[in-house]
Amino acid sequence: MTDIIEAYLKKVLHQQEQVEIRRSEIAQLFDCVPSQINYVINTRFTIQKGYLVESKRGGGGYIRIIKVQVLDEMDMLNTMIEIIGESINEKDARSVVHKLYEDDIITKREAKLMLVAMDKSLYTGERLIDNRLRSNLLRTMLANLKYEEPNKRKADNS
Amino acid sequence: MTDIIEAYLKKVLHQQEQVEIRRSEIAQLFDCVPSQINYVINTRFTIQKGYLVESKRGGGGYIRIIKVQVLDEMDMLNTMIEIIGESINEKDARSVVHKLYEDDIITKREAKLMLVAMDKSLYTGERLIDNRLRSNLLRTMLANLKYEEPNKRKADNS
DNA sequence: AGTTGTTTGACTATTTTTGACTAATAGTAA
DNA sequence: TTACTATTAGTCAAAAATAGTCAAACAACT
Repeated sequence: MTDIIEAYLKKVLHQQEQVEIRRSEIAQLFDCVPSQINYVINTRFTIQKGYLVESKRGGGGYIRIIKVQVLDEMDMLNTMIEIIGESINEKDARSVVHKLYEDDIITKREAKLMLVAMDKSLYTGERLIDNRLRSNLLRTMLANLKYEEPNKRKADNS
Repeated sequence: MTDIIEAYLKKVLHQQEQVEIRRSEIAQLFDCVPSQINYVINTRFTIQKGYLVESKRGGGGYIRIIKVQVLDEMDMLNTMIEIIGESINEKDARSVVHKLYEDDIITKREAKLMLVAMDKSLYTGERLIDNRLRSNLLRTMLANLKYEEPNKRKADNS
């Protein structure tokens, strides 16, 4: 079942760079429970596999799957993410950001933004907790630089 | 429905700087209850998204939506810093970042980085504390953007 | 038997829609 | 002025319409 739904969605994504579905409709179409759709998405349309997923609940709710393009900088960023690990102090975090700037992976402004977020004054004061939070934040930031969404029109109210 | 009414109003606002409606008329036009209009306005035309709303009850009553005008980037950043204030929740913070992106003050990558830092999972879980930390971080980030041009990489001397 | 991946459904969370009730303003009559 | 009425808009909470989570049951392989 999972494979069938996956194939269906990928077929659509082969022609379009994004699909928008109503969870209950797809579940009905394939005669399965709605949460099966979540399973398919969680196992087959991860960011590692090059997909971004957005959704909204409530009236007019939807699930949108977007195919993204993985960038050249991915290897470097993955390496950095590994280096960061589960925990990192402010000084090491600053080094990581500087390194990325030196290697032309990020712009000066991006570096500044990241450095602001690495600053210890932002955190709780508990060193161990802070180092974990900082690592989390920095790694998530880097992960977000690994891919790029297809051209989306801005200032478009549709 | 909400999306449709939002799109309608934005379409008008695309051509004019402000729009004035009679609540009951719009409700009739879209065949919905009048309070739906309030919902649209409260969720889609907030100050964080760059709109001001004025209204008057009674005979000749109206609702007026005004697109906030700012002069330049510096002005916009300062305005946003003011709007953020001492405390801001995740949703409003997202609106601010989105607005800056839409108005070409920040790049998509910068927006992504900022959004990561606005995510509530990063914080302590204490709403009041988190909103203060978030405001601090976001305002500091914006303040830093006032003095650096975007898209400058290290080896880029342009 | 143990491990891994899938299916299911009860429960939760979020967003929108609806309508009853409230508040404000303008007009008019006293 | 004051009081009353008509005409707007605002608020709030319940109901409806979605999607998400999680763990138990099931299945398919070692």
